[in-house]
Amino acid sequence: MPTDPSLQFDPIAEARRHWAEHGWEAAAPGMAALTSIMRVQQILLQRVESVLRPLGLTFARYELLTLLSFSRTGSLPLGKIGVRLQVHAASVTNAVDRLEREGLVERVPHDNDGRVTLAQLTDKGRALATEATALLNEQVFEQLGISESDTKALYDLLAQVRRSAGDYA
Amino acid sequence: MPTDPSLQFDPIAEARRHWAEHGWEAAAPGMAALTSIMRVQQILLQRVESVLRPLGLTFARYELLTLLSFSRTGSLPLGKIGVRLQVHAASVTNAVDRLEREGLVERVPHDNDGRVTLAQLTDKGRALATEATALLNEQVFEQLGISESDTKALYDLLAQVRRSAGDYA
DNA sequence: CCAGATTAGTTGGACGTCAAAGGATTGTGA
DNA sequence: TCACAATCCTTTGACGTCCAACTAATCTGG
Repeated sequence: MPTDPSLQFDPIAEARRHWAEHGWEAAAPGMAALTSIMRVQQILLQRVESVLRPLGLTFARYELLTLLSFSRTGSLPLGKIGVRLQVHAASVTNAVDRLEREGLVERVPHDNDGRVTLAQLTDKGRALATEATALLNEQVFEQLGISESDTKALYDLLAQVRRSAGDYA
Repeated sequence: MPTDPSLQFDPIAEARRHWAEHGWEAAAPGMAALTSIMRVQQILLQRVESVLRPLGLTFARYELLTLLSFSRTGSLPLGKIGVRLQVHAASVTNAVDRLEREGLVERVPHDNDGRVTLAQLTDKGRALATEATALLNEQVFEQLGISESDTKALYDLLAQVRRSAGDYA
């Protein structure tokens, strides 16, 4: 999956070299790791979205659809969706708006609590989520470009970062 | 650096469990690693931007400023900035617009090539870049939440992903 | 029992990113 | 030399994210 071949060297290694030259050795590894995460996130997001684009989905909307498909009733309060996906409530409103326009989700009022709105997966939404997952599994998740053991090691290291950031209890 | 304590479990581990239940074992590690990268990117970006916000900077603009500060003349063609930062040319135009409005950078025409515009760091821009780096070093880069050896291991794994994606030659 | 606090969701604004299209300048091949 | 191609940058539009402010509904304590 080669992207742009314009770069004849690693810009992050270059930055780390600059950090060392300025006497910032203590910060250099963290700077390089953080910058790498930003870049890899960008690479993987683009790969995911190129797969989802033909389906009319984005990664954010795919995640929401998938989350609903894993819930018992195929519906969740918008607030809970935000907590689970760890995005701002306004982002949930935005995503549900678009999914609703496409007929993939419906907004349903909560029975007992008038403040709550549920996002309810439609049949069309469920079918699309299934299709999207199949494509992502074979074209992205199984093709990260590193071995399975490295993939697991990467996951573990990232879990440590999330853990230390208080990402979950 | 605890964020929102609302989550009593790890949503990514939960998703991986769902993948296994559906018989998608081959894709589960990749899915979990990719989702972790998305989440950690979000965590770290927020941490960086909370440090830069008081300075009136965003990470994108900080990166541009820093790149210029490491160049010999304190100036680079906009196109080269995009290649080095690995972002779209339109993003560079946007960032330079804002930096120019703040007096941190100036647009200068190229001597020999009428198509090229250079972004030239101002004294104010250079001073701000220095200040921002000092803050980021001590408040973010030296505090990723994992050990230095783990930080380096993380960097190496991410470099493999970048490499296999054809990120540089 | 009702005023004040809390919670849920929406809206509007600021930013960043990319894609696509367009204008200007430079390079090139017949 | 000159029309066509390539390069550089900008503009516009679609998305996603966050923050801050606002409305509506529910809860709570005196």
